[in-house]
Amino acid sequence: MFNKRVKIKQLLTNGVAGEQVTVMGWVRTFRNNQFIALNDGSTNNNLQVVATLGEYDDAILKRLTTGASIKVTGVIVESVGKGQTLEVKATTLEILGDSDAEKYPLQPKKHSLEFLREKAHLRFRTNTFGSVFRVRHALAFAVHQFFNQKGFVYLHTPIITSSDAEGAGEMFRVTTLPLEGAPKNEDGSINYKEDFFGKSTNLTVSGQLEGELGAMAFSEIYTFGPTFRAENSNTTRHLAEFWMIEPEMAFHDLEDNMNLAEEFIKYLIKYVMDNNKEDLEFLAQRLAEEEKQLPQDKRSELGLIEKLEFVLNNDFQRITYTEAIDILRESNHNKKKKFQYPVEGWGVDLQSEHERYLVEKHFKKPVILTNYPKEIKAFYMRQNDDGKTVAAMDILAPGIGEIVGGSQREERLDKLEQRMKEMHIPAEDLSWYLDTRRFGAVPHAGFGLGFERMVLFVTGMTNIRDVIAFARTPNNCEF
RNA sequence: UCCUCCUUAGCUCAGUUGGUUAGAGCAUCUGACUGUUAAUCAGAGGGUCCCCCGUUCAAGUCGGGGAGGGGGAGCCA
Repeated sequence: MFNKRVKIKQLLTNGVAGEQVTVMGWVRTFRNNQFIALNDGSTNNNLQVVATLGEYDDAILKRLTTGASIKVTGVIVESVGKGQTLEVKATTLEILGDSDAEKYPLQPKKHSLEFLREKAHLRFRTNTFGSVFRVRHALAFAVHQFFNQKGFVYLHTPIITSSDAEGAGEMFRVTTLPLEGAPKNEDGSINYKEDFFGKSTNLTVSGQLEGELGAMAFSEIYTFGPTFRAENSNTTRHLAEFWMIEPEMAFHDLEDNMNLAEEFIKYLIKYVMDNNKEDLEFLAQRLAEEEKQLPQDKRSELGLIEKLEFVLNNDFQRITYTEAIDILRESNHNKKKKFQYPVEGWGVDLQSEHERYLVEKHFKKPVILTNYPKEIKAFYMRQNDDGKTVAAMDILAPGIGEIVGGSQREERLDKLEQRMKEMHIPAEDLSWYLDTRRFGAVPHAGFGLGFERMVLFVTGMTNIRDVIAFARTPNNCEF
C-alpha cells in the first residue's frame, strides 16, 4: 500500500519524534555505511535515514547506491548529528529499484548545466532542476489563479491551424501527405485538397486571433498553451516549442492592457516568493555561485531575491518608442560610439543592445515601451491619430529582454482592412476574424507572455533550455 | 543563418617553445574506519586526447576540412 507513505517535505516540516512512518524516494548519497540522504522530489532537503550498524545485511547496504529507489519504514527521531533536526531510524529497508553505480550518470557532485542538458531525463533529480521545475509548476498554477480570480475564461485555442496570415513567424507544416509523390496540381504545386483537412495546415504560432473571438463574447479570456515557431533561432531565449499565455480583453485600451500586464507579472513573482521560498533561496545561491566566475562588471547588482523584491515594489517605467529613441540618441553611450549599431533615425526597430541599455543601465528596472512605428508592427495593432504609430506595448525585463508583447487591437473595420491591404494580407482568409469588427466591435486589447522567459526571470537561470523539461531547438528533438 | 570560443578518463579540468610511459580532483572497484553531512583514510582499475586529411624524424600540441557543444547577433515570446 504505497499511499500510506509520507512525503519528505511534509515529514521535515510537521514530523513529530516517535511517530512511525513510511517514506520512499531515491538515494542521493549513502555515507558511512549508515546514513542515507533520501530525496522524493517534494523538496531539495534530503531526509536522513539511519540504518543502524549491524542491523542490515551487507548485501542490502551494497545496493544503496546513488539513484537507487527505496522504501523505508521507521521511527522519526531527533537527530544526534548536526545538519538536520529530524531523521528517520529505519526498521525495514526495501530496495524498490537498483541503480548501477558504474552506469548511473549523476554523481553526488556538481555537474555542468550543459552535461545535464544531455541527461534531461535524469536532471530532475538534481537540486537545481528540482527547484526550477517546482517553481515552473508554481508559476503555471499562479497563472490560472490570477485570471480565474479576475473572471477570465480559459479558452483552448487550436494547436493545428489553417490560419497563416498572422505573420508571427515561420510555421511547422502539419500534413498526412507523403513527402515523396505528394498529389500535385496541374501547375506542379502540391494539391492540399487531398490532405487530411483538405487544405494546408500548420502548428499554431499564436492563439491571439482566436482569442479575440472569445473576448468578443466573454469580455475577458486567456489562453495558456504550447506555441510553435520554425525559426532557425539559436539563442538562450528562443525555443521551437514554447508555452505562451495570451489574455485578450474587451473594453480595454492600451493603458488598461499595460496595467493588467504589470499586475500579472507582479502577481506571479509574489506567488512564487510566498510559496517557493526554499527553492528561490537555493536558486539565488546557485546564481551567486555562478556569477563568482564572471568578471566584476558582468555580475548582477542585486541577488535573485532582491531583484524580485525590487521588481515587485517598483512601478515599471513606461515610455514611448519616440522617447526611447531620444534617450538612446542623447546617451553618452551613443555619443561615445559604444553601441555596435549607432542610434540615428526614428522608425527602425531597437537592437537588443539598445533594449538592454534602457533596462539595465538607464532605468535599471522593467520598461514598458509603447507606440511603436506602425511599419515594424503587426497589422492588427490599433493605429494612433498621428498616422505614424500604433498602440503597441512591449515589456522588457532585465537580463531577458522582451518578455511581453501586446497591443490595443484595431477595432475599426475600415482602418483594419486598409492596413491589411497595405501589408498584402488577403482579407478573404480572415473573414471570420473581420466578423468581430462587423458585429458589435468594441475597443479591446491583449498581450502575449512567454512562459519560459518568465520562468527564466524568476529562477535566475540563463538558458531557456534549462527551464523547459525537454527543449526543442533547431537540430535537437531528443526524448 | 552569421560571428566567436570550446571539445583530453564516467564528470570537472591541467598538459610548458611539437619530444620519449598523457596527469589531478571527484566518481567507480577493493579494503579499513564508523554519528556521517558532496564522510574520511589506503590501494586498484579506467584514455580512439571528437573525426578525417595534411606538415614533420616526431602531433594532445601546428595547418585544412567536418561533427558536436557554449556564448553573441538577427528573428521574436
